[in-house]
Amino acid sequence: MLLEIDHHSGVPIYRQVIRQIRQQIMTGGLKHEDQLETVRDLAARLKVNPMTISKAYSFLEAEGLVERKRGIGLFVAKVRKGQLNQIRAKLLNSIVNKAAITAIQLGVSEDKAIESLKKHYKEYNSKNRRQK
Amino acid sequence: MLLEIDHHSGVPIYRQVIRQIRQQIMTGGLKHEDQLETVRDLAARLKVNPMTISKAYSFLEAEGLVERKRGIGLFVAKVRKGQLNQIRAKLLNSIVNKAAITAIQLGVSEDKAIESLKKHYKEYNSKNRRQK
DNA sequence: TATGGTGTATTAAGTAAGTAGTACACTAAT
DNA sequence: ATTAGTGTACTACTTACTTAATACACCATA
Repeated sequence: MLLEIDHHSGVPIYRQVIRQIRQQIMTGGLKHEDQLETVRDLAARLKVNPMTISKAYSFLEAEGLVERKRGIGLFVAKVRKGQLNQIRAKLLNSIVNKAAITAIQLGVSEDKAIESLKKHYKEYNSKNRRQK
Repeated sequence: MLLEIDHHSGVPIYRQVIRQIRQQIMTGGLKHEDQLETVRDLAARLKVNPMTISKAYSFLEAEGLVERKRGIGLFVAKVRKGQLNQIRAKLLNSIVNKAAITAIQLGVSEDKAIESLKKHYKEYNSKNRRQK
């Protein structure tokens, strides 16, 4: 599995791991019962402590995205589409809420905020096209 | 000036101060050359250390929103409308960017993201109406 | 030039978060 | 039972952030 860690970004390693694995699950790159890379393997590959990986996996488990089987390994949980959408909505909600509050406090109109959001989507898409 | 601090929110005091004063300036509640409350006064009123307030003011100065006159006091800076919009755009940009990246990584479509943003604006507006 | 009001530099204490080390617990298969 | 593979509990180190204490620097004015 492709996983890129930026040690100099200031973003905690375990959060980078969470985000990237979550994305894989959310977008179908990882599917039910796929086994995740071993704690030790991933730790060795990223050159971090196993506990850092274990911590990331713990959060993913708390979100209901993975299931741990002690002594065996870690697997993508069976998540119904409805649950997946619920998780997605929850995560989306918290970050959009933050953005909305900030925008409102800055005196930014709804239209301007939407415009900004569209701009960022567009930027992402054009970046992606270039990469491919 | 109305300033509310929540000591139990986990949000650092100086950030709460920054955000609220910034909002006042951005939305016209505080205008050019208005004098801000004294470091010591505000500190006493909020029952925090003067340095905490000074720190908040430092950030506002770095944003170009206030000017410090040592020995005299602290005043709202002369900000042209263009500059104000620039500052607003910068702040808005950073938070919306974060939200957009999260949304994209979750596999959320642009339309869905916009819908969510609209919902939050609506929620804020209805809350506000009730308050008044 | 003394004074009282302003903001601030420096230092330190307290806290929380992130990471790592080590030893342990669980499972399957031999 | 033993072994080799898995994840984890506990502990401690480091770092960054937040806040506070103290002493200092600046300015207007009498």
